[in-house]
Amino acid sequence: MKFKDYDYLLKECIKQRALREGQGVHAHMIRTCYNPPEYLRTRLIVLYVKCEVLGDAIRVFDEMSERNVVSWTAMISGYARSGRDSEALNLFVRMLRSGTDPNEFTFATVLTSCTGSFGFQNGRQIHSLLVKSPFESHIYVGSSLLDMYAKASRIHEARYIFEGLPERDVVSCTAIISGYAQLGLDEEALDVFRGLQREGMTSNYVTYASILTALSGLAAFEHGRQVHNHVLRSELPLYVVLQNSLIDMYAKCGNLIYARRIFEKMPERTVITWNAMIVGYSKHGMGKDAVDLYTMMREESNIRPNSTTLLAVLSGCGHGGMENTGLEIFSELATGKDGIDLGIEHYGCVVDLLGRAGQVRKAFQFIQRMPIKPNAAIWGSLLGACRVHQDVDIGKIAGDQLLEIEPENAGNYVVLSNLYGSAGRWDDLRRLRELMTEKSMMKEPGKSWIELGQTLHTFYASDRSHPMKEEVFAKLMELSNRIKEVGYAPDLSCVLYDVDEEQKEKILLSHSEKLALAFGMISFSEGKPIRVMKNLRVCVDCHNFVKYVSKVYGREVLLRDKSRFHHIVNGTCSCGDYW
DNA sequence: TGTGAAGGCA
Repeated sequence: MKFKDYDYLLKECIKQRALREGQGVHAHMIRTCYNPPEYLRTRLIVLYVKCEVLGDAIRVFDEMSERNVVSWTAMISGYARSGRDSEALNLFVRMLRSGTDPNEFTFATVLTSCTGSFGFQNGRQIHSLLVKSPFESHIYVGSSLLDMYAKASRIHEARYIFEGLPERDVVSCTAIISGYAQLGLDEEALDVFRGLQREGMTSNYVTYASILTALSGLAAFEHGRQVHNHVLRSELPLYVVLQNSLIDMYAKCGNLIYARRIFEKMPERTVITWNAMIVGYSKHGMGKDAVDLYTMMREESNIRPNSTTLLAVLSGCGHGGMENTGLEIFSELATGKDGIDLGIEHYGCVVDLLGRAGQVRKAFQFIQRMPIKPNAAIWGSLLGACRVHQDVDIGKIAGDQLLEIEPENAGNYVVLSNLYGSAGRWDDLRRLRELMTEKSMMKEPGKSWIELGQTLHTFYASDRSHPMKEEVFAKLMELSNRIKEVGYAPDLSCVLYDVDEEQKEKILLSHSEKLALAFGMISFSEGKPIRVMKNLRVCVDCHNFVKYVSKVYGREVLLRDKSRFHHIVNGTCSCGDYW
């Protein structure tokens, strides 16, 4: 056989990812050629990298006396694909030292290994090399570069690179969409996606997976369903990643039936598939379904639960009032036979579990016995339990610990003041207020939104910018007056500002979730459930307000806040007033 | 050669 024949055969093997055949060609070549040329060795490296047998690639690479840019690049790509980022970077440095100039392929590849805060420093240095090279405006290099900045949370730099690209294609658009989505900048992600569609670009499965992440964040059910339709029409194969994002999207948009339907139809599932579905049930307080699915996963699939699965199922037990089952699952795992390391998050779930069940003292004792030092989340969880179950003594301990660890977190002050307020501890409450004023605390601004057709209507507290503000406020007054007749009383302890009562009631009434609810009451025909989303946890007064409205007006409300879904029907909420 | 899904508590 001639070199040309080997070259042809190896090319075919690479194309078809045919590892066995490629190894056969390799063996034959060793037997018959004394010193195969550089380009054949390079083909072998590419083959082994693509077939994910890194060891073989390294062996061929190490045996080469002279290396061209393609062999260096292929080897860097091998390390990068296996997540061995620092080795990829080291190899890049060796390449520069050897005097071989990187090309656009090398830059696009090596930048993928520059993620995380450590990698970002390297990425910036590589960027400065790029500026001196002719490849800065190459489209593949550009997408890699913007992705690197986005993953380091430098979204403005990422956007700047995106804007500066000489042309855009589906990958560079996807990279910026995914960058926004991962940082929770969901509306910006949606904006770019719409632009991509306007320009008639064809999305691929990664684009869909990325935009679905953003739509999950927005809980934009109509948008999500439309993207699903696009996916179906595009006749893409059933990529697991894409199916997983669809499950997650439907679950986070409050439609577990659709989510489960996709789950059932999947020919192949990963641990992420199971987790997404279990998390869906947990967020809706459907503990039994979460546990059933967890059991099914262990008994009927060959996929092993990981630490996320446990968080999801423990949280499901907590939100679903199944503390005993949760504790059993926890102690089963604490034996370590599943090979899952228990982190502080898991201990946090147990504290939450006990706290929700009203076992505040037991939760406190559990914290004292934990092998890990409790963090703010643990104390916060205990404090939340104390607020609901009116345990001021333990609540004070938890609150003091919390304010010591996180003195800048306004949310902590809110919960503690709720507790003092409802227990009539006015002295403690006043002291807390003074502390807050002293620190001039700012709460993260509350924001609620509601989807009407293809538009998202967003409301901020005391917002008067919405085009329908007059109607919204009028409706709000009507709702408020009507439910007051049947017993609703504004819970003024939800207002932390030191103002008079009338002012407090005004502030309460202009909370963003109430505005969104009023807008929904105007916009949706009777009998249609109203879905409201909020960026923070729903406040006690708003929760109560919605319950009254649901009863008096016979409206079903689905309220998704930062932590879970509240399904409110006829005056009762699926959270059992504990969230 | 570039873009990729899940996660407790607050």
